[in-house]
Amino acid sequence: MANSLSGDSVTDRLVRILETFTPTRTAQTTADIGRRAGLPSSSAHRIVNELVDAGLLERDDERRVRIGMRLWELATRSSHALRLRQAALPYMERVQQRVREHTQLAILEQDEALFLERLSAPDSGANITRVAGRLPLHASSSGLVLLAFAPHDLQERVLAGPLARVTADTIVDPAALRRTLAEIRTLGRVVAPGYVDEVSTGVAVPVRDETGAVIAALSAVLPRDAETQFALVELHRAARDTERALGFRR
Amino acid sequence: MANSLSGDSVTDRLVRILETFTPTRTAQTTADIGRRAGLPSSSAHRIVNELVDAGLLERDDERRVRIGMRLWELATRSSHALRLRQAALPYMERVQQRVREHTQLAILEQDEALFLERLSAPDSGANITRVAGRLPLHASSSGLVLLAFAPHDLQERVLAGPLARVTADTIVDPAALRRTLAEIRTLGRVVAPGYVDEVSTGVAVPVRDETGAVIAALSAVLPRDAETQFALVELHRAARDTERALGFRR
DNA sequence: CAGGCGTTCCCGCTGAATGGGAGTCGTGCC
DNA sequence: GGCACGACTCCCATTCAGCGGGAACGCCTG
Repeated sequence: MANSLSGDSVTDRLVRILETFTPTRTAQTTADIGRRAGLPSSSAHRIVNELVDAGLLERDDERRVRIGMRLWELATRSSHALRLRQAALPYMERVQQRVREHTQLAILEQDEALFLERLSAPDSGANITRVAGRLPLHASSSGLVLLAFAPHDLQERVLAGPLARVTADTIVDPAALRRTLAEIRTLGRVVAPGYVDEVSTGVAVPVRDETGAVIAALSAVLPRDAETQFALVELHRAARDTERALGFRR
Repeated sequence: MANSLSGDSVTDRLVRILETFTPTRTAQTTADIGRRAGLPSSSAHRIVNELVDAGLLERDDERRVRIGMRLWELATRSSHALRLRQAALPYMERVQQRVREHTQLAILEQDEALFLERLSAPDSGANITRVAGRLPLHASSSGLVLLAFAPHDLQERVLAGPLARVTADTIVDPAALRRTLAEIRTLGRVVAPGYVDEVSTGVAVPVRDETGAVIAALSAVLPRDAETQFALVELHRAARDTERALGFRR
């Protein structure tokens, strides 16, 4: 930028500003945004005002800034993930109806499991995932499925890197993780008791495209001691129906 | 911009680029984007590459450009609409389960009804709405509810402006529309047979905040000749439960 | 093999973006 | 009441990042 001390492009700045918003910090003052994005106050105000004019950001009653509906609309409309989500949603609903526990859809995104959708009955149990939230690949049932069928270099990178311990039951031993991944490839499903949350068991199955590549994971979060077979059967059926709805025939 | 012939700001350009993506055009070449956004080829390529680097856009296998997951994630995470959507989703699922037809959630956005969510059973009938899609206020059941409780100036603007005829049954007479809106305010619901689509009847109810202001509409799309009472009862119940889930007590 | 198209690279020009600073408004504390 | 602080707006001289025309490359297709 002309005169920019930070040496970043306009795009970088916009992204930095957008990234000051997090799932728990959805409204902030312009000055806050500037501080968090590392921008001088006057620059922050100028850019935020531009973004508000463009509709990407919005001001609420107290003049605090939020992400604008326009941005949500643009993103949701056109995202390639939307097609997957819309294809899967009816079948996720069926799973949700029968299993009556949290039902979720995740994809692989930058070495983490990104949750595209979550359905919950009013009376479902605890669940820390949220839509557009992320969980580590090795510490969630969805993540394990995605990892098991991911490219080799990614698998090795995760196996080599530090494996964060989320609960006492999270797999943190690379050898054990390697065995688990092999088992997932063989059985086509995973049961993950207490990996994310002590009181829950995650179960997940892969969704594949026509070449057999895994493009997503469908999962359910059951009470820790629940029977898993029924949920797995329903998830498998939903995965197959989703694949068919996407036009994949194998 | 330095040297810009079009006299627009960087932000404007970014928005123009993002807006070249539509629900039906989700992947395009960079040159296409440039043409549609009215940018010189070299500028378009430069900016698109920046956006790709920043993760707001993505390239697919054929080097075509798509909206990036990063953008979806940022938008979904932080949108104020997310709270409403997540609060309503469990109750929408219940409606969907019992009524077994399309169930949708819409808000008022720039003089149109913007659909935040749609649930459909695998066997539901036709429905032209889509998530993040829009419909005119006067020509959809959700829109009519939103319009009936909207600020007066908006109502008058819509009543004054041209009322597009979507089907033969769409209300295009201002006086008739005024009567319909009054009836919606009295009854707290609307039945819209064939306004959007000849073969369907939309039914919708308002969702209110604690001040009584209408913040959204819950609706269902039934076959044209279906009985509407049951769906309306379920929608009303879902609306009340959503309000309670949002912490509104009235 | 020529022509069209998407894309990348190059480069001199220049005016838009930059950010420091001063000023305004509102709020909360002493 | 007065003082301090923070959010925000306005102003303006400086300057370099963005700009876009054009050339060149590679890949189709007819």
